[in-house]
Parts: sequence; structure tokens; C-alpha cells
Amino acid sequence: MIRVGIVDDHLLFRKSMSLLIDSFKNIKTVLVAENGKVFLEKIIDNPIDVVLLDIQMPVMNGYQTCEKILELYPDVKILIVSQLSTKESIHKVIELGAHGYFTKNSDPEQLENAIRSINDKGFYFGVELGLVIKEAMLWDKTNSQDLEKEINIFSERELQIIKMICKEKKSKEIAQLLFINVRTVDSHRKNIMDKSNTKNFVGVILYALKNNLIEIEEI
Amino acid sequence: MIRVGIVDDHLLFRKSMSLLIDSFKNIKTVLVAENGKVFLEKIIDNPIDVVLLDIQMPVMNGYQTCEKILELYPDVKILIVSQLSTKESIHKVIELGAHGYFTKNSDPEQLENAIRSINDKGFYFGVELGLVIKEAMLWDKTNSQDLEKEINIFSERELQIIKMICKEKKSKEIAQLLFINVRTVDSHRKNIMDKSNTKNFVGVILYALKNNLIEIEEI
DNA sequence: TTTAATTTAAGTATTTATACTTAAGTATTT
DNA sequence: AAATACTTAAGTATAAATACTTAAATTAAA
Repeated sequence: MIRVGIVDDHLLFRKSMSLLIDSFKNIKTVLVAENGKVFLEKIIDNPIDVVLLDIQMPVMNGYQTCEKILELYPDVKILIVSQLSTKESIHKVIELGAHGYFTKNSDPEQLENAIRSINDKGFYFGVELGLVIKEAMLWDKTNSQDLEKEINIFSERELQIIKMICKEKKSKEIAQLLFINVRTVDSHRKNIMDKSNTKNFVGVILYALKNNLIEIEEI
Repeated sequence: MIRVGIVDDHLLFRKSMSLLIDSFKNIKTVLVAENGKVFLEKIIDNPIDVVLLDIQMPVMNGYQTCEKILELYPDVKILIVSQLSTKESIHKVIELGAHGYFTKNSDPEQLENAIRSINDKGFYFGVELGLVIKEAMLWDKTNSQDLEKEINIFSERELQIIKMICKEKKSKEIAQLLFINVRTVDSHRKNIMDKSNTKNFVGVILYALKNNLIEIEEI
């Protein structure tokens, strides 16, 4: 019997997913949680074999949760279930050490394979991700050490400023609200664009959204 | 027996949802489709009572599909199932004439009620939407005529320019690419901001994303 | 305890975007 | 035929953002 956990912020998704999983032979949902924090509390009393982990979640997102799980429960296999299939997203997930990646667009028939494969062989990556995966693997071997820094690409201050810009605040207004000099805000803007390799803040916002560094719901 | 259709671009969601629905007494999933276009083809041979309709979909989105269904199959009840619960989104849905709104964060237990309510009484709106709904109703009565214009708020040209700005093109570059004057691009920018009531293009992008006028995947 | 990153700040210059206004030609709809 | 929206364009002006550079104080990590 493979014991499965589901971590996703959409109640409807959790519920319906658990039904789908329970329809597989010898696989059972024994733990559901709405975010990483709740999951880490529940897993203490509910040992599991495989966890299906969403990336976009409030409170504690998939990336953070993934790190914690690997640290605290190295035997638990992690299958990321996300709507994203961008290069960046997959890169990060592999670097973090997740055991599999399953997009929400994938064939549900494959979900059973994915869970079994990850439980037996220790990994699962859908064929549709082929090229991206290879790249990521290659990329991983050469510089897998400094990934923690890569993951939270923006500092707290920078995220704070990004969110204020999302609210259509101008540099001057941000400076006043944070009691800092406008030039300081300028520096932050510049650093943010350098880090994300974008030319303007429309680019920054899209970059941050694509990579789940900010969530549209919270803006 | 209530016959249900599911229209959602996520295969995983369709599959797991149909299991959830089939677990309800006298309710059965008899039609699934990945977008509005496919749905409209399939419904010809598969009469249904209630359709669960996602908003964010490629090819033909929920808004467009909703209009078509009401026009061609006025007996079919439409339950919008979306992750969004913004005022704008709900407004539109009600103006369009949908019979219910169910957020993906809602309690799945309520889904059964929602389907029964919409089938029996002709409408369902979760209590958690209370205030927004009232507003929308009020708003609806006074100006329910000119909603087609409200829905596709941006013209084709404007959308084209928005997407180019998303690709970090500057006004001058856009002008060159479209063989028009920079000042014309300026006019478009201004009109776009006026229409969306935003102060800058970061605001525009977020507005467009929140209201599904553009999709992050296509950028 | 060095190293490294963050946050802070400033100078100078240029480019870009926005504010406000007007208007004409085209196409579509009523 | 008249009204409406779309696309086009331009004037003048200001505000804001970006480019490029340097650097000090603070904090966190190795």
C-alpha cells in the first residue's frame, strides 16, 4: 500500500484528487493539507510514502515545503504537481531535489504510473518534459551547490518593493511609505531588474508571476 | 438523474472532478471537454442539464462559451467554476447570464448543493460571495444591455500592443514593428489605461491577468 | 573573522512614459 | 443617415524610469 499525501490550496482539487488516487489499486490518500505549514504539522502523526505537492500556495509554498520535507523526512518522495511547465520552474524543482514533476495538464492515467514509479524507482518525469529535463540535469551537475540563493531570487525588501509597484505606487511614494530615500528605491529597482534580467517592471512582474515569486491573488 | 458536463483545460481536474461528481446520488458526468469549442461540438450528441465551466481556457474561454451556450441551449444551466473571486469576474459572469458561481476554494461538500440548487431553483451563488453578488445584481439591473462591450474591454489592436509591452518592447519599437507613429502607440497606451482605470502598465498587466483578458502562458 | 549580500544613498545623464488636448479618416452599427 | 468606436496622429509639457557608476553601514553566513 502506497500512502499518499496531497498539499494544495484548492479544497476542490484536494478532494477530487483524493478520490482519483483512492481509485488506484493499493494507493491511498492518508494526508491532505492546504499548505506546507499545515502539512508539516500533520505528517508528524501520519507517515506517508509519496507527497503530491503544489507550488503556488499561501503561507508556505511548494519550494519551501520541498526543502523542509527533504531535510526532515528524507524517505518521503516528492512529486510536484503544478500547472507550470516553464524551464525555470522545472529547474528549481530538480535542483531542490524533488523526485518528480507532473503538470496539471498531464494525462490523469499517467498519475498512477507517476506515483508507482516515484515510489519504486525513486523518480518520475513525464516524457513531455523531455528536453527541459535534460537541460536541467546538465545544468544541475555543474552548479548544484548555490541553489538556495537562486530560489529566493529576491530579498525581502525587494519583494516588498515589487509588491508596492504592483499596487501602482511610484518610486517617490514608496520612498515616503518606507521612510527611505528615493534613490534607494531606485537602487532596489535596478537590482531587481538585474537579478531577473528584465528591461522594465512589466517584465519583472511577469517574471515574478511565472516563477511563483509573487502570487496574483495577493496583489 | 442530473446530467453534468465539465469544461476545463486541466485534464487532471476534469478527471478527478468527474469522479467527485459521480459520487453524488443521481448526478452523473456525461460530457467532458478541454475548452468551449470542443464542448460545443460534443453537446450536440450529449444533452446535459448542468455544465461546470472554467473561465481560463485556451481556444475559447469561459466567457465566450457561456454566451454561446445561452444562445444555443437556453435550457442548460451554467455553473462557473473558477479560482477567481474578484468583483470584476463575478460581475461579468452574472451579466452574461450564468446561473451560478463556484470558486475552486469552496467547500467540495457544497458542490453537490450547488449542482442541485442550480438544477432545481435555477441559480446558486455561495454565501461567501455575498456582498459582491449583491453589488453585481444591483449593477446588473441598471445596465445589463451593453455588456458585450464591457466583456472584451480591449480592442484587437490594443491587445496586440499590450502583448508587445509584455514582451518588454518600448513604444518606439512597437511603432516600428507595426509601421505606425510613436504617438499612435502613445494614444493606445493612454486609451488602454483609461479603459482599465490604471495608472501605469504594471497596473494594466495585472488588471488584464486578473480579468483573463490575457493569459500568462501566452506571454 | 573574513567573505558575501543587503540595504542604504548619491551623482549625472538620457530615455521613456504619462498628462492633457484635439482631431481626422475608417468601419461598424442602429 | 447618424452615432459610435477604432485607429490613426500631433502638440506641449512634466514626471518617472532607466543607465551607469560608486560606496558606506549593516547583517548574515562560511
